[in-house]
Amino acid sequence: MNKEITIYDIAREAGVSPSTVSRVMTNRARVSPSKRKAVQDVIDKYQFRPNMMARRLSDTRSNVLGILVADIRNPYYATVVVECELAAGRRGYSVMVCNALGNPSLEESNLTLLYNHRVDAIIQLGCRADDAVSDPAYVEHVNSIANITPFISTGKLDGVHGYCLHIDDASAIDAIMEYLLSMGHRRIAFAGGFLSVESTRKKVERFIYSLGTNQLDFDSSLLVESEYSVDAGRCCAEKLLGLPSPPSAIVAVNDIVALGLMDAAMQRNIHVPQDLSLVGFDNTYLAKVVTPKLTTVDYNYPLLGEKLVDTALKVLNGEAVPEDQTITPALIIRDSCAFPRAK
Amino acid sequence: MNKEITIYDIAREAGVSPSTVSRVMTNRARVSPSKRKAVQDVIDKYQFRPNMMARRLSDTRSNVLGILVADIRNPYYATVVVECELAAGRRGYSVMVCNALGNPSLEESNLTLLYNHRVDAIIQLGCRADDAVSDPAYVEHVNSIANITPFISTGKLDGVHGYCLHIDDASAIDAIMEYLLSMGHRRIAFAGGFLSVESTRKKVERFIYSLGTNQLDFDSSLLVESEYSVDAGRCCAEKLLGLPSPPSAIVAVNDIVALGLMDAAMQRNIHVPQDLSLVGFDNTYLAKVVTPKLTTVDYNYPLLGEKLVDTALKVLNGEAVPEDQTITPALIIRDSCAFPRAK
DNA sequence: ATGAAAGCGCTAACAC
DNA sequence: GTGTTAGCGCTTTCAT
Repeated sequence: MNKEITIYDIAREAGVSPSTVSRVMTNRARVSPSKRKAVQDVIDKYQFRPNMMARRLSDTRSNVLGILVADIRNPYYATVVVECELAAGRRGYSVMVCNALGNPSLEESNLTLLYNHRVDAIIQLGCRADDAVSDPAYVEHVNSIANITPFISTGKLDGVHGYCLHIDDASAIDAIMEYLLSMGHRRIAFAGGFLSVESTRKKVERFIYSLGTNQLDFDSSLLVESEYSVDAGRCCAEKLLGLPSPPSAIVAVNDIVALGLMDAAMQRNIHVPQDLSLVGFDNTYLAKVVTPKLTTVDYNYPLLGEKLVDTALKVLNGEAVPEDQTITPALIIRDSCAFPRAK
Repeated sequence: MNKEITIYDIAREAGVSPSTVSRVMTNRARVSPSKRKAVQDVIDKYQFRPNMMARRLSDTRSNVLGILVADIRNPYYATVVVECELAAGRRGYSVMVCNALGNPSLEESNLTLLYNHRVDAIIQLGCRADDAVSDPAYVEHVNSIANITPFISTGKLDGVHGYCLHIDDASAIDAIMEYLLSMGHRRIAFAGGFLSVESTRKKVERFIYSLGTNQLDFDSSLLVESEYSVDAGRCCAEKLLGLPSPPSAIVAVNDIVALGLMDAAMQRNIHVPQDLSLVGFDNTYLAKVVTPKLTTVDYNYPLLGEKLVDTALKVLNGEAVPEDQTITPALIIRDSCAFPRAK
């Protein structure tokens, strides 16, 4: 391994002072064309690349955004992260991504890690930021960091001195219900997810409310909690489709669960959408993997990433930003819903 | 936003010198119990967390591994990245992940970025590291970095002064072919991927070779190139299943393409595995999303991540590591293959 | 416009 | 053991 070249090496060879080299690098001050060229030539010659560590140390900005994500293997999060990375890149920022992987201690240590690296802001996607009832110890930890580093999340996380991008899942539920009801569905189930997760609870609450506003019965057997996996979706299907009076439509907490439902239905020779209508959430690529293609809820990921990053950077720069903002999702109608069979 | 606390603040309040604080932080030298406690108390009081930037600057190690990945949204890469992150975490390292997203200039700039951040080593997964014929300009770029920072990749990338973890896809193809042939398949197709991608080319070459060693005809219409997407898989199915004499088994370049094949087959009322056997690659969670569950090739991701990180760290520490290592995949037999129908 | 010099926050070699 | 001191590589006043 070779020794690294520094600004001093460049300065010496170009016959200027280190500050001049710095000026050329940062482009933050005027330098005479001749010197600029001399310096640039040496930089090019050695392909010199300044040491970010040193740069950060002196200017106290890292130009790195930290992202703490529940699990990057989940296509939903993968998409959001990529959009954030893209949005960050457009503004000269890069990202450092850490996974929580459902492990609270990993989540804590990764949060600390991001802080230690002095990322300019932290974006948290899912994990405990999405717990329906926030863990006070975690909140305190976040707060101790959010006091110094801008903290943005999509979940609530009450008591945290941070910024939140709410996803208006309630309106998505409304759109789904309107769509399903307009087709004539009357027995509609909600499948998957845990009520301890805020985003899920919001969906379910709105779902129940919507049942009420539409004068439908509330049958608690049509509400089934589960993990967020394909297999969990299959389990939900077992329960729901085995009912004496099974639903004609199921709203799944996300696309993954919806896929499990669809697969299990097919195994029972129940056809989607003729015999059963299905709606997912997240509009991941999975929605287009299957036939029929899944009707699902889209969050406009590029915009979400943009807003997340934009908010982070605005807070960082001391610009005024509302503490709470809302993203409005849209129902993407594909092929997984149809009029219910006449009984 | 509050001002950050430094080691000096801690030292002053604890009544010791900054070095003593440093010593208790790093735990790299003996400190008297009394002072240690005094210092620790102040650290705890303020939840002091040392600035990594400064730390890196002085010890010239960043404890960060850079990962340049083709696209984190691809479940294969997501899995590898998570395993790397886990393996890194076990050794006190964290990771900084950048996506190339099929964009050569993004790939270059992200490579530079990782270097600029002085990550301790760079792991490249896919992207141009996997081009069958390496771009000389890119190679030169990588080399200028690999001279200073250990560079590990899973693809070849000829002319690069780095380390490589080869995945022995040839042996996987052998296993697949043996399995399929033992069931009695004689018309076997290979679907998806581009020959310009090294890993794909290796699979295809071995596939053809295997045809030869088993005295089967080589029918070029049974070889179809495509993207690596589900839709591409569907297109492959169109071509293959529309043939006058369609194959009884198809080996897909990865699980995603296999899913497209399966879906398209089902649409044509061709049953998998009764009418058509299917094999994928990567053993992503997608393999278990569908029914029948996909027979596919697994890479032992925990081991892969471990080896990648282990190699990176060994190179970093000047330990001897072979420049080329090989990972042996395993065929995971599930439900997507069966004996061919008698004609 | 340019150079000298003082940090940024930490670690480590060196004294004591 | 513990404090003092000198960097790590860069940016940024402050002079000139």
